[in-house]
Amino acid sequence: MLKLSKKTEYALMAVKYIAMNNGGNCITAKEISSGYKISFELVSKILQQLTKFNLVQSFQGVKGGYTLTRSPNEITLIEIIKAIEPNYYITDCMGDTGSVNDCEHFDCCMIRSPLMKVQKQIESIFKQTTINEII
Amino acid sequence: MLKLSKKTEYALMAVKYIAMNNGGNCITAKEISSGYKISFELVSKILQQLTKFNLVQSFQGVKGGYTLTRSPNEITLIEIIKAIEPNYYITDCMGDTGSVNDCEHFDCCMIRSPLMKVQKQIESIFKQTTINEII
DNA sequence: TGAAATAGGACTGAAATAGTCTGATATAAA
DNA sequence: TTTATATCAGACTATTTCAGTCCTATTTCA
Repeated sequence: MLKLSKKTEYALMAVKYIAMNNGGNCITAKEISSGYKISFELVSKILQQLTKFNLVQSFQGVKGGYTLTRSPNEITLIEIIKAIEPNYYITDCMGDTGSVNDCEHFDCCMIRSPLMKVQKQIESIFKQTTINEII
Repeated sequence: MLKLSKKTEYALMAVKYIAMNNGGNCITAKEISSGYKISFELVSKILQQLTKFNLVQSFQGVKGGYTLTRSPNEITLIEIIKAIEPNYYITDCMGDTGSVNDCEHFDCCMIRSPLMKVQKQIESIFKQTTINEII
């Protein structure tokens, strides 16, 4: 279906929110949740995931929250996608797990390598787009 | 998930098959089905869809089958995607149905228009890729 | 008339997504 | 030391989408 997941959308919105309210203070999941009307639990999960990928830094406890680890013009779309989307390849056989040999169609259908080229081009777009551009 | 559907993959394979075996004769769904080991019914459906979008021409009855309506270097990836994928936009709010007003997040979250730009870039890749390149 | 082909709608099972629920851990402040 | 407010984390559920199947009708050639 060629669609970014809702989670990725929310991740972008969350990162944007943190970037915009960057007075040095932490931004809480609750703030983002109510600011954008997204389920609190969902936003939390996404922020935790972004933390794991070192895109945001978390602070626990009272007065805790999240800050960006880098400036918005140093964070690219591809990093967020890779952190959130379990699989961002345009076909299954391009993933880490799906090897060439998994293809059951006519000894690997041969549309794979041209599509790989398309994949690379799409990734290059994601690499070029920074968070700055979505603020 | 940012993935092309299996149907689109099969559509590409089918179009490729017809393009390669272009001795002027029709290619039947059965041929493609057994050649690529794809379910016959599925291939049929896909070819019917491609027919509706005038990418292939169908001939009914005995000796029937399919031919391309244009030469492979005149058919682009975007045309096949548009014919098969019900929704090829990277977010929901970009579709024909999903208007700006449908967005429930903070008066249209504002990541929409920068993502629209990304969408256009991706489409431009699909427009540039012809069937010739996948043969 | 029969065989071989496309046309097309209804249906099902499986997989992915979106979202919820519950409990644990950490920390600042009263 | 207690309490309120945060993050952290895993299990769970409902919904949607996708892939594939089934069945029937229609067309065409020999």
